[in-house]
Amino acid sequence: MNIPLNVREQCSACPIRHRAVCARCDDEELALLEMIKSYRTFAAGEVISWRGDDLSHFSSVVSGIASLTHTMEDGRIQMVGLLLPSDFIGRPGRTSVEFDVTAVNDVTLCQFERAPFERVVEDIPHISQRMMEMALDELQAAREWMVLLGRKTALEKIATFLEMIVRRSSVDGHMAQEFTLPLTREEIANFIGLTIETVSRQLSILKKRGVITTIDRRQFRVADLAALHAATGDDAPMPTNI
Amino acid sequence: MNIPLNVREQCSACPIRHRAVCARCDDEELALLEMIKSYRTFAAGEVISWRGDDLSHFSSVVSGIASLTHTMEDGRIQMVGLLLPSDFIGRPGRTSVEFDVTAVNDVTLCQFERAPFERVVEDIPHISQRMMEMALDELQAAREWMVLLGRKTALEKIATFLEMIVRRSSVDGHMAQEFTLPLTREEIANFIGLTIETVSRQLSILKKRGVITTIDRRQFRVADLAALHAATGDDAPMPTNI
DNA sequence: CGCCTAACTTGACCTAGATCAAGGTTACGG
DNA sequence: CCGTAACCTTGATCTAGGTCAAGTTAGGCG
Repeated sequence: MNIPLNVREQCSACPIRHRAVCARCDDEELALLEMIKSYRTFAAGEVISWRGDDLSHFSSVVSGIASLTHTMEDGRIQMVGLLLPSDFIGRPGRTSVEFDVTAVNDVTLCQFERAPFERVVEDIPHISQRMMEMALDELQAAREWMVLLGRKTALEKIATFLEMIVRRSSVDGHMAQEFTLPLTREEIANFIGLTIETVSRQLSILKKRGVITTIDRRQFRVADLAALHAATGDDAPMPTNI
Repeated sequence: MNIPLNVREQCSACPIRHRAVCARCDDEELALLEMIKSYRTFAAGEVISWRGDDLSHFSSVVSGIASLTHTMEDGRIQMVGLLLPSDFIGRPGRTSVEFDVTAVNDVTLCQFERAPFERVVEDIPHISQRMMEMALDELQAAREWMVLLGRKTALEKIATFLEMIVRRSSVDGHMAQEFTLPLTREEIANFIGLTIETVSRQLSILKKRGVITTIDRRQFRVADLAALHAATGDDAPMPTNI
């Protein structure tokens, strides 16, 4: 997705205006942010920053999807976050990055240099209030993923993942009938703590059972939403977020 | 641990004064908090709140340890957080609790009623700034646990868990030689996504290899810190926190 | 002081998911 | 339009960790 040029200057026209760190800011506060922001794009697959890198900028994802991953010495990879538009990268007060950040598809970031942004966090309470909310939402999501990683079966993991994608593709509460996976099988495997082969097999099982049908490799149709939910192992529809 | 009576009135003498949500507050702000706070204690094993309960209070752990867990319909349990003194319970803006909170040992909480505390979050930027920091620290810790749950072997899980306990029992950077497990084998199993039998077996392996030696069931001595670290599967000493 | 129960350990066996291996499919550059 | 590489699927086999079962240990209390 290309961001029209005017957005590069005007926060008021920004697509993430009402969900990002600036959500609670008034026009005056927005003007301050506008002075210290800049845009940067990354192509699909490009690494945005490596674990241990100096944290020179904080950023908000404006468009595209980025992943947060940890790679172990022997190559095992675990994804620990999926950053969607409005999500924030960086931790005020820290000087280095804790995980590898990679562009899953083409990504546009709205960046702030570290020192000026840390001053803004001190000066504009609306920023830290919003960042607190966002961090607590992500924490909630991370904890739900801990349940998935620690205790769910392979089938439950895939079903939970699919249900999350379906919920996210839904508009105003109406569950989407079709959805597109934003990740490759390998990325899905790294997200839910499985191998690529197991991901593939469990998807086949859901197809065979008539829970989902295939449109193409990345696109599916939900044939039986109740069965999908039943397969997640969750007792009630999951709350929002990742 | 009993809290001396004077602490119940005076924040300035509180043991978590400089790490809790109030850490950045000045005397004046502290006075505001003092007006709306109250203390409550829970005995070991007591449930502090159930998932889905109305969130009537926010609280800080003053002493003791509480656990955050999720129980699936069929009884599988995953621990998703361990709350130590200064840790915060609750999410401003939400009206219900997301996980079961249980006292692991005797716990004292410093509680704030919901509405007054939410007003304080709006009025005192130092609170939201500190809560943002704390939430981001916990998020970091949760993501490291996601790596453990998704990709580590049973032995790596135990070693990582023990190293975390050792690091926490350490004073001013000097690694402790002895440590006490704050959790039962079952609680450890629920924390790291294993069964109680596997936890027991892996501990025995570490003993057999001479990495740790037994004092009693809950107390151990680290015989070979380097070997313990090598067994974690981590390449560099983990950062702080959980 | 001995019984009881909760907490833990150890062994034997089993299975979900990993690993190894062999294709099949699709997209893209030339 | 073809060749190549990335991506995905499916099958055969293996194994880490789960499950089932039988003790052992150590407080707590009548």
